This record gives sequence, C-alpha cells and structure tokens, in this order.
Amino acid sequence: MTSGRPPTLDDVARAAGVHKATASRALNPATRHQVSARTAHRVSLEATRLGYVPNTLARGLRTSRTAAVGVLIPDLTNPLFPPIVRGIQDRLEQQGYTALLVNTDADEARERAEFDALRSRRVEGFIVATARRHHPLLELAVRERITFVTVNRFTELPDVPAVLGDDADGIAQAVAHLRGLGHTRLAHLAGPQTLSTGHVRMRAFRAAAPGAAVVECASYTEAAGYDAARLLFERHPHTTAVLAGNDLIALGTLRAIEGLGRCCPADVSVVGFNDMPFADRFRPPLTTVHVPHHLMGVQAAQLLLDHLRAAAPPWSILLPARLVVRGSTARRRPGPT
Amino acid sequence: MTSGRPPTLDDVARAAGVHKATASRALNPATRHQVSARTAHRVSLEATRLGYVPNTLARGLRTSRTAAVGVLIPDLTNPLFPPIVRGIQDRLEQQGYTALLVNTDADEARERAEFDALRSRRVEGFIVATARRHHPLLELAVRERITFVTVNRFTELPDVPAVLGDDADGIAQAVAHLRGLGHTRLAHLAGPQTLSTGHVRMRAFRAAAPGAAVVECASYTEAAGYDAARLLFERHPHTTAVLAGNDLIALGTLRAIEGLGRCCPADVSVVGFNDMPFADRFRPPLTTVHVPHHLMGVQAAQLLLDHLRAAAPPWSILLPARLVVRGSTARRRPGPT
DNA sequence: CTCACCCATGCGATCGATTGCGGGGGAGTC
DNA sequence: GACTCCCCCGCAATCGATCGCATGGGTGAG
Repeated sequence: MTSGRPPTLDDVARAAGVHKATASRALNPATRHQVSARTAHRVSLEATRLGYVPNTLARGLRTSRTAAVGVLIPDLTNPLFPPIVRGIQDRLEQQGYTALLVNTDADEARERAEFDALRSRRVEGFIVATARRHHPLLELAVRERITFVTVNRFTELPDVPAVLGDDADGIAQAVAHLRGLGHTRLAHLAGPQTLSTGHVRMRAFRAAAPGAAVVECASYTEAAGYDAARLLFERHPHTTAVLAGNDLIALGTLRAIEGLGRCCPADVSVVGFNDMPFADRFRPPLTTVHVPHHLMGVQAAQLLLDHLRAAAPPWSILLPARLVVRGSTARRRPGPT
Repeated sequence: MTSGRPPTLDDVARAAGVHKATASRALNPATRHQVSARTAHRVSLEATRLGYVPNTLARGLRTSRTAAVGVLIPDLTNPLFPPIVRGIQDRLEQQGYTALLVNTDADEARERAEFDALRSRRVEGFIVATARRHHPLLELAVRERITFVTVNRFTELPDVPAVLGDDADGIAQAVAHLRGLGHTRLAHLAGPQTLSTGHVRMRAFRAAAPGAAVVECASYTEAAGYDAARLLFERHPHTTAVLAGNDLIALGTLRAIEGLGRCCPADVSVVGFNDMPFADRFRPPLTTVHVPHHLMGVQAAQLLLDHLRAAAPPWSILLPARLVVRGSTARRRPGPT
C-alpha cells in the first residue's frame, strides 16, 4: 500500500497482468486503439489505483519531446512582465506544455548561462523577452537552428518571428493627444536605444514632433527616468509635456517634477507607456499607452507552438496599442510669458 | 562543423579519443580527480569546441536528481507574488536548481493537475504559496512523503516547514498606530478565513481591538474589498479607521470611500497589508505593513534545499513585519458629534 | 627480479518509457 | 477443413548519462 518509490510503468503493467509496452499503449490516448478496450480499462484502473504518474524525463529522453519551453525575461519584478508571462503560461498549459522561466537582469553572461541551462533541460524552443537589437546570443541561436520567438521587443535579424505592440502608433496617439491639449513644447524621455522599443518609440516621436527635445535614459527604470528628467528640465525648462519611454520612466519624471516644485498635470503633462498594473491608482492617475500584455504572451506562445509543430513561415504579429487618458495630462496653462 | 543534432557525451568522448565514461568523469567536477589532468583538459576542450551541453533528462533519469523544484502560486499577476518568486529563483539558481512555476487560480482541480504535471517532471520538492488551512492535496503530499515547504501561508498539518511573515505583530503595530492617531472606531476587513493569513490577521485584530467590527472578504481582491467595505459602512457608518486584510482590499476600500463621497485620510484612515510594489505611489500613498517578500522567497528556497539534502528538522521561519506610515492614515478629525 | 598496490580508464548494466517488428490466435471465407 | 487477414500483444532496442566493477600498466619496496 505504501510506496517506497513512485510506481513505474512496469509496476502498473505487472499489476494489470500485461507487458509494459501494452500498458504504455493503453495509457497513451494516441495509441489506445491498438489495445483492446478491456485491457485498456484494466490498465488505467491499475494506474490510478497505484497513483502512477509517467516519468517525463524517460519519455523525453526516448521521444526527444519534452513539452517544455524556455522563457527569458529581464526581471519578473518589473511589472511589465507578469502579465506577459501569465499569458504565455496560460496558452502553453492548454497544450500540455510547461514554461521554464529565468531572469537575466540584462546581464549577458548570466543570460548565456541560463540559456545553456535551459538547453540542457532540452526545452523545445524559447520565448525571448530580453531581445536587444543586436544580440550575439540570438545570432547563435539562429545559427544552431533553435526555434524561438521574441516578445515585446525584436532583434535585428531576418526571419525571427516576433509578437509586438504597435509602439509607433501608440506614440503617434500620445503626441496627437498632447497637441490637442495645446502643448507645443514636447519632449521625449527615450528608453535605451539598444532595445527595439526604445528605438522605435524614439523614431516615432521624432517623426511626429520634429525638432522636439529628446533625452535618452540609461535604462527603463524609475531612477534612470528621474535622472533624465532632471537633465531635460535643466536644458529645456519650458517643456510643458513629457512623453516617457515607459511607465517607470514616467514615474521617475513625476518625482523629478515634484522635486522641482512643479506640479503634474497643472505645470507639466506626463504620458507613460505600457499601462502597467495599477497605473490608474497612481498620483496622479497616469495617462499612458495601453499595450495588451497578456494577449501578447498568449500570441507568443501560440506562435512558438506553431513553429514547433511545423515549419510555419516566420510571421510576426503586431498588436494594437491604445492611449488611455487619465489624470497626468491636462490642457496647457497659458504661461506667464 | 554544422550539427545535425546536439552533440552527445559519446561524441565528445570519441573526439577526445576516450570512452564516454571517462568523458563523463572528466566533465563532472566531483569526479574529475579520477581522471588524469591531461585527458580531463582534452575532454573539456573538445566539449566546448563541439558546444556540448549535457542532457539533463538523461542525467536525471539515471540519478533521479533533477535539480528542479515546483512552485505553486495562485496567480502571478497578483503583485504579491513576483517578489516572492524572484527570491525563490535567485536562491535556487545559486545552487544550480530551476524553479517550475505554475498558477492555480485558487482552483482545486487545476492545482491537482498542475501538481501531477510537476511530479511527472520529477521535481525534487515543492514550494507552495497556495496553502489553505485545510488542504487535501497537501495532506496527500505528506502521506506520500513528498518534500515541500509553504511560503507566506501555512497549512494546519504537523511538521510542515513554513516561511511566514509575522502577521500578528504587523496587525498589532497597525492597531497601535491607529489608536495613537486617536481612532476608537476601528474595523477590520478580513481576508478569507480558509487561509492562514486571513485567520491569523483577524485573530490578531480581535485580540488588539476587542469588540471592533469585522467583515470577511470573499477573496484577497480589490473587488471583494470594495464589496466588503460597502457592507461595513452600511452597518457601521461611524467607522473612522479601516485595517484591510491586504493591499488589494485596501484599494477596494479606498474606492468605496470615494464612492460614498468621503475622503481618505481626512474622514477615514486606511491601512493595508504587504506593502505591494508601488504602494507608495498610490493616491493617497498607502500606509501598510511591509513584509519582506523577496527574502521570504529566498528563505523558502533555502529551507527546501536544506530538507532535500538532509532530513532537517521541520523548522519554520518567521520574518519580521514593519508598519510603513504613509498618507492614507491621519489623526482622527473631531467628529460633528 | 618479483610482488603488491594504485591510478587511470574501459566495459556494460541501468534509469523508465516508447516503438518497430513479429507472432499467436480468433474470426471469416471458400 | 484449410487458408487468409487482422487484431492484440510481447520482445527487445533505444534515448544519453552515470557508476560499480574489472583491468592494464606503471611504480615502489623488499
């Protein structure tokens, strides 16, 4: 009755009085028809009675299909990623797959180590949220014919499927919104230009607001946003509207504005990007560009699964972004000029 | 030069002109001393040249050590969990372990399915953040001698190690704080009593404020907090201070207060629990009890690893909680009475 | 010179499940 | 009654790495 060690397929087979090969066929839905209904029933009965759970390692070793995929993200505590990861997990789970999640902290060596660890676990493919525009590791992955898709960001390599938000359109909406409120002195606190999101959003901003001020942040963090905002207001004190590279940068900008004794949105309007969770509860509630992150994760997982099953064309998917107007933007106040 | 399929240990051994057993010993730090330095060097050279990465499945099958642990959480998008998970991952990674993360959404059937899936992957143990006070699945796990620890919550079973925050003390601090501000009509919006956190916090509240109003929320969500707060103010309109079961309930309470045309903190003070990320950026900034969630994850992972290596005593760990005073609590305004 | 000992390495079984191949037996047909 | 065909099922190889055991050659001591 008590199990010394977990029961094996052989145990089940013996209990049912058949060979383990028969038991294997009986338990696998795809091969059950090769077995008489009577024995199939008897085997599954014994299986549940013994609490049999198949050994995925052994199966994976034999079939070289592990039903696992690696997921590379920079940092789970960045609020951008939980919804994406959740979307990935939801879709993968539906198909019986498991996500192996690792954080890289934007550290190349660490990413490489984690990548190898995942390969050693024989994941069938990767979902990469850490992509940089130029990314040696991903070049290697392409050379080794490893199946992967990028999510949220892309890499400058041909034929790599990606699931992206329509960042350029989101920026265009934000600029139009600010213009509509009467702002003429716009500025952009750009994300790192090594990342596709930083690059695309900045180019979109430049296209929509030629000649406007742009300061690049060292990273997508509140601290970097704060520093960049201080620099911006030093160089361009008359700025009345800031389009931040993402919500964390916007948060840093808000802090900088407060530190300068100014007020958002009365003196300066701020727009974020991503619509991170609880952005509506901030002070002030953040006007920001919403990107469907959960859906993004779902689509990335689906895209990867498609490529795993058959050599699907290297499609990419562009998800619509949508400006959400809240309390951090307001009509430009006629200046003291 | 190009690899049809990933190189195996046998490939490396052949390239180095030795037997695969020798190659195995050369590559494993623990057995390298059994091999001459010359061959060890030659083998590792060939291994890196061929891009060899060991097959964890095969190794795990043979050794029945997979260096993987299962992590059960309710929902990754609940901001409570990313820091905990991150702490777990950080510690596990240090030891070469990998976390297999699944969401249960508080659904018993789903939890069971995920649990079995993880067992099928032969995880060596579990870290459980979904524990309920009475939990059939965990009873089963104990019977089957599966190694696991619970984190953040505990289950009413003997000898199950747990890593917990000192919730009772946190509540005591919060009540003392509110009393110090002159509040006498306190109320508690308790979390679900099926969870140890809900139960412990409510008992601590009852002990610190005998006779004060208590309403139980259906779940730890903003929506449930909103509903419970409405009910509370209907029954006890003179309440001037609310101690919420967690930050999400507090957020729902804030919304209810606003909906009633009252103001926090001028009319009603609110205290949350957990100090979730960005709680300081809310409107108003949330006074709440800080619990060291990242550390909690680290300790849980460490505790599990200890139990995996040797049969450590079923220690539990209590981490200190600390009230963080922000803008959602204020001195009681002399009422119109 | 011989014997004992040890170090470095090879051999082969093993972990647990899958799968191609082949065989036994029952049913159906002429 | 004999033959064919098909359905079930068993046999054994296989995936890749680990490890107990055996072995060969070299060294040091007597």
